[in-house]
Amino acid sequence: MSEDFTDFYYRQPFQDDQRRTTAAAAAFTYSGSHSSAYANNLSSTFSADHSDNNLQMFDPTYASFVMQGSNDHSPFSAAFSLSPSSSVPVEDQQAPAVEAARGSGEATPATPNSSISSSSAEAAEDSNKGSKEAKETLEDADDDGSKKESKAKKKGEKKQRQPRFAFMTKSEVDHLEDGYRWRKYGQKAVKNSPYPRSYYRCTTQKCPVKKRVERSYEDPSIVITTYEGQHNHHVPATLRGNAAAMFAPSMLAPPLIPPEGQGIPQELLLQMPHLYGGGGGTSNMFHQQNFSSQHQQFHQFVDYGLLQDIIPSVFPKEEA
DNA sequence: CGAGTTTGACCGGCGC
DNA sequence: GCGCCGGTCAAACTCG
Repeated sequence: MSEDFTDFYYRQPFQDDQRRTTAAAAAFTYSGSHSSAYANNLSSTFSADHSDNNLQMFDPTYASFVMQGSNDHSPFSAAFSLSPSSSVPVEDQQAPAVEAARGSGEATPATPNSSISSSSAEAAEDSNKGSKEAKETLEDADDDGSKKESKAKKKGEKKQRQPRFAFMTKSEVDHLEDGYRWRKYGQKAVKNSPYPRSYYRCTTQKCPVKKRVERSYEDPSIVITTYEGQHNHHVPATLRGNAAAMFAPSMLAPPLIPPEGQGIPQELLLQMPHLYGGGGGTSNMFHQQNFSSQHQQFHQFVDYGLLQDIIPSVFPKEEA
C-alpha cells in the first residue's frame, strides 16, 4: 500500500530511544506546507502511545496519513491510508521497533493485535516515570515548598501514565508553535545523539501536560515532539494572529473508546474511532483519494484535535 | 519586574 | 552497592 502514497515524505518510528520505540505505535504521516510561524514544507509522522494501558504493539507503518498542499490560500489535499502491517517496503523504519521487541525477548513482528509484552521495556520506563510523575502531580497539587519531602512521602503511589503522542516533524525549528504556552524546565543530552532533549511544561496553571522535544540523530531535520497528558484548558487566546482561533481544544480528553476493530491499531482507534465505523476490517480501509472524498474523514479527525493541535495551520480552516 | 531559559545538581529506577 | 540514565528541580540568568 505504500505505493498508494504519492507524496510520502518521511516515515519511520521513533529512533531516538529504543525503549520508547517499542511503544511507538501507529504512525501516520502527513506532509504539507504552510506559511505560519512554522517552518515551510513541514512534514510529520505521528505516533500515539498508550503504553501503560494494554499497549498493543504493531507495525508503526501500519497506518499512514498523508496530506499535501497547504494553508488558507492554497489548494489543499490530503490522503489517508491504512495498510496491513506488511506492505511498507521501507525496511529500516521498522528496525528499531523490531529490535526493541527482540530486546524484550521476542522478535514480535509488531503486528496489530500482537498484544505486547513488548512493553516490558516500556513498562520499565513507565514504572520509572510513573512514580516521578506521581510526585510531580502531587507537587503541583500541594504547593508546599519541599518537593523532596512530598516526593518521598507519596512514594508508594503511582500515577497512571498519561497518554503520549509523538510527532516526528521535519522542521528547522526545534520548538514548534502549537498554540499553547510552554515553559522549559530541563534539557538533557540524549544518549547516542548529539542533540539534546528539551523538557517543557504547559504554563497554564494546573495543566499537567508536558512535552519533550528533540532532534532525530539519524535525520537532524526531524524534530521529535512527544506530548504527554491532556490539556485541561483551551488554547490561550493571546497567540499570534488568528492562530488560536483555529485551534480545537486539543488533547482535551481524547475519546478512549474500547477497541472493537480487530487488527486495527488500538491507538488509532483511540484517536480516530469514527474512521472505523466500529468495524473490524483489516484490509485497507482508506486509500489515497483525492482530497474531496478524504476531507470529511480528515476533518472528523481534526475534530479530535490531535494533529490540529500540533500543527494547526496545516489544517484547512473551514470549507464550503 | 515578571516570565521564560539555562544548567548543574539531584532523585529514583534499573541493570550489573 | 554502584554506576548509569532519564527526568526534574531550582538558582542564576536573560529578556522584554
